[in-house]
Amino acid sequence: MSEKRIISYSNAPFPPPKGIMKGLSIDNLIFGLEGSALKILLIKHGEGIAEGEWALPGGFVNNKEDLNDAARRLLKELTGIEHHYLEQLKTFGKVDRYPAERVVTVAYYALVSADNYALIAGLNACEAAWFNVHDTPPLVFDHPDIVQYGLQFLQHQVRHRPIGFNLLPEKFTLLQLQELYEAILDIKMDKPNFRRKIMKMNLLSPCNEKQQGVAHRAANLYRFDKDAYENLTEQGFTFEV
Amino acid sequence: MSEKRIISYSNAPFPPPKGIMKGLSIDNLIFGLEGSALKILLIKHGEGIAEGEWALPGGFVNNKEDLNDAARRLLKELTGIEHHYLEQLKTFGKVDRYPAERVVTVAYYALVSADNYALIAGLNACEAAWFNVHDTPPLVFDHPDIVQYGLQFLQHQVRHRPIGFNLLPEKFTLLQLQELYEAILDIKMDKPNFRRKIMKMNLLSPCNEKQQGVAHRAANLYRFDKDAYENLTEQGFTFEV
DNA sequence: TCAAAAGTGTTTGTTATACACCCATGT
DNA sequence: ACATGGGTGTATAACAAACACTTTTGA
Repeated sequence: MSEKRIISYSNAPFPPPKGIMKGLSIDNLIFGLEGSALKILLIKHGEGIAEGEWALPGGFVNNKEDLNDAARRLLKELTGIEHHYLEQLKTFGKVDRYPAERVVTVAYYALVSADNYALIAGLNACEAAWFNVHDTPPLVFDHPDIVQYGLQFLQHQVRHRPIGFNLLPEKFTLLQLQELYEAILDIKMDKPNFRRKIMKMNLLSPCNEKQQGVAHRAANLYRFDKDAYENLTEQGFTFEV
Repeated sequence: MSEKRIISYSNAPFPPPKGIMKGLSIDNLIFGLEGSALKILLIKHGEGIAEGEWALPGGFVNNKEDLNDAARRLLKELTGIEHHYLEQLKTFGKVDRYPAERVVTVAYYALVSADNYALIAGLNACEAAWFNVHDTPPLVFDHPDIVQYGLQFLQHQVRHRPIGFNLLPEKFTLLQLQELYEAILDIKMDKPNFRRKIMKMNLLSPCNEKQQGVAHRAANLYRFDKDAYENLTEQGFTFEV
């Protein structure tokens, strides 16, 4: 309990104790997929100035801790999710974005395969849950801005870099991939052309396995071939969907 | 002189006085074009812990000042350049990036038409000058990382958004534009094809003027039509070079 | 008249789009 | 048998790349 008070940000004493950076926080925007619906991960504060309210999982940075490490640590402590790499999204620095005192926040984002993780609310979070990205409860501070910015960023990124694969299970079908793009970009795509475009990139390796228990012809399963992508990238290939 | 001491970061007292955020700074990466060479703007510290060394123009943030405003203010105070919009690049947060104490820095960038500005070294800067982006003097702290990241970011951005025009004078020729792309991307391009690609976008409006005083056929001058770009963008157009 | 850059035309191969079609499987 | 999605083929149009060519101008 006393450790909670030190690390979580919704109830950090002002000024924070030695060892914690003042005026700088981190917030994580975690995208996941449930079925073919795009979700984000939120926590409900169990105590502190934002008690009872939903927020992005975030908090303060230790004095001797790299920003990237802090993002990873906070995500794990608050939700139980251990993700090796969070990418920086943007820093939000309006004067009055945080009540009580000036706090600038660095937003990070990641895409995870939602079903791979059991959520475990930790620290000052009394609940952690996935919400449809277009249908969240009211959020604290400027977190709605962060979500909106992050969604636009994701929509742009997903067309230019093969990040979408992180949202799917390791083995997936081409239709799952297509539905992922349709969910993120909110558009319809042509099935034959989508298949061809993806396959021509040589980024998927066949698992030589088929779907199980579906009421139609079983689709081939593929996995994303990261090595192939890195090789191609070195040769000047750029991913485009 | 006493005001210099308060605002500049190379010699800010530790801890900084009330009214200045602790542990958070801003650094600006300003690209410019001289002839067809890509340059960046550096200042030489005249005092403080980095005295005599070259650095990106940056400093600390006031407590009641938005991050974006701080970036603009610092650029003007240190170099005399007044630029209305700086875009956020990335936040650099390694533990030991700054000597003496923990400071996280938010890097901003902008592209300016170099000849439009007279440089005036201000605050703790005793000199401000343009340097070829591939041939800078040694830089303080992690500023080389920021420059490298920024250059890669620019090379990517310039292909997907019409930001390159900011580096040129208001009226420019198609060859100037092509040389700009060649300088930033470090490649050669085909003149006829480049012309056609650009003209087909309908983003340039002719000035109905020609170059003056050149020892060859005078080229038409164009200006970038921002309104046209915004209209097209709304209709789903995406800039690609 | 020559150099230097402006600017046009044409050929060729590649890629995107639309959509018709057949295949496999569980109910 | 039929619904459902898996998966293939193909015609057309748009586009990119390469490069030969003509035009204009000052020195």
